[in-house]
Amino acid sequence: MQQEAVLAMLAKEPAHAYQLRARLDDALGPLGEGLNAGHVYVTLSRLERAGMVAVDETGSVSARSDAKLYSLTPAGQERVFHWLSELSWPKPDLAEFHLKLLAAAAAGLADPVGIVRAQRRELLRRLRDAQQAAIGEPSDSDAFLLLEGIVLRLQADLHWLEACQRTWASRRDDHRKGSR
Amino acid sequence: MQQEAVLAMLAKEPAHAYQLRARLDDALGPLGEGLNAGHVYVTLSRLERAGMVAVDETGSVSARSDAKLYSLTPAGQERVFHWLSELSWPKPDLAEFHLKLLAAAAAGLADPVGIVRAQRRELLRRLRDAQQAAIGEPSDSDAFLLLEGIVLRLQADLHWLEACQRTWASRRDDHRKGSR
DNA sequence: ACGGGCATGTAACTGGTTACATGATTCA
DNA sequence: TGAATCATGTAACCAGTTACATGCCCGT
Repeated sequence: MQQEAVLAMLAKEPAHAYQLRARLDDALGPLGEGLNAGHVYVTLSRLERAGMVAVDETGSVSARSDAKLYSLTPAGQERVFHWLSELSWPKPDLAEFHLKLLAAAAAGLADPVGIVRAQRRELLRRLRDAQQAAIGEPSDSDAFLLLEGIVLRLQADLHWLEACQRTWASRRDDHRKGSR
Repeated sequence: MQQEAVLAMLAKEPAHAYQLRARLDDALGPLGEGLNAGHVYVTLSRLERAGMVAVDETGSVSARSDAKLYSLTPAGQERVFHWLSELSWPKPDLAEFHLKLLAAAAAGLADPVGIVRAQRRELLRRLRDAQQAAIGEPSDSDAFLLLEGIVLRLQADLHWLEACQRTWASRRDDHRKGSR
């Protein structure tokens, strides 16, 4: 996915690596915090090897002497175009949490309902933080839009956790009743 | 994450690789469709190298001769326990779609509002499928619970897409008005 | 006995991540 | 000049994924 992101930043016009890095992490804003300095270069070199980008040899005297100007090859444009038109969507990754509950119940290491409640408290905290952060943003900004998405997701997940709690609590009760 | 999953399946009791595979994909049910036959073995061998699991040498005459019985080492138990108690939660991956819209708008390759609408139709379709699938499941089953989570997420994402549509549509209008 | 299926295992590729080396630019 | 900063690049690691090889087991 990050490869597509770098390519997309190149779609408008050729650029140097540090420009791409700058565009990326102000396009991502608050979300792009966990990115390492070097990672753009790694990605670019791999994209070059794959024939998606090419270097317009460093003719410009401006900037530093060894600066490379990257641009999209036709194959790269093709890939960006394809990326823009595809309808993929990250599949909800509820599996991990679900496995956690199953494992806890099966191995008797922890109480599933307790895990659900702890997780619920955590998400409530994050929800508060996100809503708090949204207050400071103009309501038509990118940052606000992203935060809105995060809030909606967190609310949905919280509703799901309530459903989990109900289900697992009733399972526990059934089990107690059955074993008594 | 998958390493934790395999470890978790071992938490209850030692098992052979194929048992783990079986437990895993009926624990994941409909979600665990995209898993390759060999991937459990790769994971197990890496976990062994990392000292998380050990093989209780194949003493049992039952099953096949070369069957290895895997069990958790103390380090492995520790890791499972830690996994159960951590409050991580998959961070919403809205960044990709957001970048898509930005790139489309910046490079003039496609209409952001059009992309949003296409995506919205796609998610509506998936929502219908998920709801359809939920009908056939008993309401206290794992499968139902997972599907409920998926539905809630999709609904939240759809609301977010509506917000995206509003924002980008008004941006487009502003831009037209400004350039006229 | 033979053939297909399946459990098992291995090797290789990819992509993300991080740590580090290098050299240029800037400023005290 | 010398130190600090930063763009740039490289090398290595790790986890996930897939393709494939092997050999056991069972049914015909």
